[in-house]
Amino acid sequence: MQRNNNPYVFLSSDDTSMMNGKQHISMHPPITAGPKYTPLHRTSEAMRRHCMTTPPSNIFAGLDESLLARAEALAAIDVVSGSGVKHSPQLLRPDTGYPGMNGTAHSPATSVAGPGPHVSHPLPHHPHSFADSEASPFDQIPTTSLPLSMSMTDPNSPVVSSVSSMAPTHLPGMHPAPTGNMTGMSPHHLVPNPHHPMSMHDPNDTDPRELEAFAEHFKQRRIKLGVTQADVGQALGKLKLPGVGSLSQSTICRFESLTLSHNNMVALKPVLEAWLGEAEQQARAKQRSPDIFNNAEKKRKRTSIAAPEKRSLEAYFAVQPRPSSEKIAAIAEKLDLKKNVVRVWFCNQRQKQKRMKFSAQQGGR
DNA sequence: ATGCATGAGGT
DNA sequence: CCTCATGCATA
Repeated sequence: MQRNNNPYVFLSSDDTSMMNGKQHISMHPPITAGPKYTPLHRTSEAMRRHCMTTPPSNIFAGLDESLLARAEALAAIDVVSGSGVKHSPQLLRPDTGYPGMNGTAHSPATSVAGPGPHVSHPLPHHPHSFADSEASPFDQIPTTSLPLSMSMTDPNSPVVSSVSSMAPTHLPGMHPAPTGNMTGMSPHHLVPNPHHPMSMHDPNDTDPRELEAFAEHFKQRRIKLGVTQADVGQALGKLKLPGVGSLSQSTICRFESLTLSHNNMVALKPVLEAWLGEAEQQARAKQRSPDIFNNAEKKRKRTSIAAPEKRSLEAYFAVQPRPSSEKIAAIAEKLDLKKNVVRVWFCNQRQKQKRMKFSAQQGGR
């Protein structure tokens, strides 16, 4: 795979176990869904915007042609240089780390944790570091006391079982997929959980190093247990934690590789911690008693942006990460891509830059 | 493991 | 139209 393409991530490659043979989770109520995520307030967006977008004055002023042309030219150079991966040093990541913003900008935080707390209030933003970040609500659920019930080894689950909690019943196996419901679905209707007694720590209080350590530990334990990332995601739905449904293999993978936003990591940690505890317990039980029972529409098409176009987009992005609608239209036309594709590409690119590993925190605070 | 996409919630 | 959390599809 091309992991080379992503400058921000270098994930491990030692896991072999991730291969999942099965990845079919079906729907999930986004756990975040609790009451949808409780977004805290995402207040600082504007601020962030200003900070970052105000570069040297008018570079963009005359953007249009010249800039685009320039960006393309740079992109072309890039090509020449050979490695497909690259980005010209100067081009990409204006500042690498985005000191300015970082992590998380604000947030919603969480959703995940359901029990919790959703939010509470908008914490003031912190002066520094995570610039704007958000406040998030809860922090850790006492994992020890969580009532969970999970079953990782599902003997025969033919298909996914879907999350029961609130999932709109779907059928296993097939997704109806029709009008758009499947992926995004919106099951959100969890109960709005008022306040919670818990202490919510601010995500800003969670040390990235701690998250990293947990993620690593989690991965190791998971592998030892012989559980795939997809299994974990599915098992989460069975843990009936309030507000927590299944998660996809992707998300578990991203958690392990720290490629989620700081807030997202903080939100997911307690949940995965809960699962791990349950899983370990089950494993021990099994050891004791050698068990008896064996354990027993239309598909979405992914658009693929060709390398040359991708290079151009990267070049544009380096110059202006947040192009206006008109600009996006112009770029789309030039590259012969759909406008929406270009728009989404920029959104995703921005998200990438905010991801953890390397970008977010300054090490550790 | 990652690219492109969706959708809720916000501005 | 953005940000975020997530996911399907895919290399």
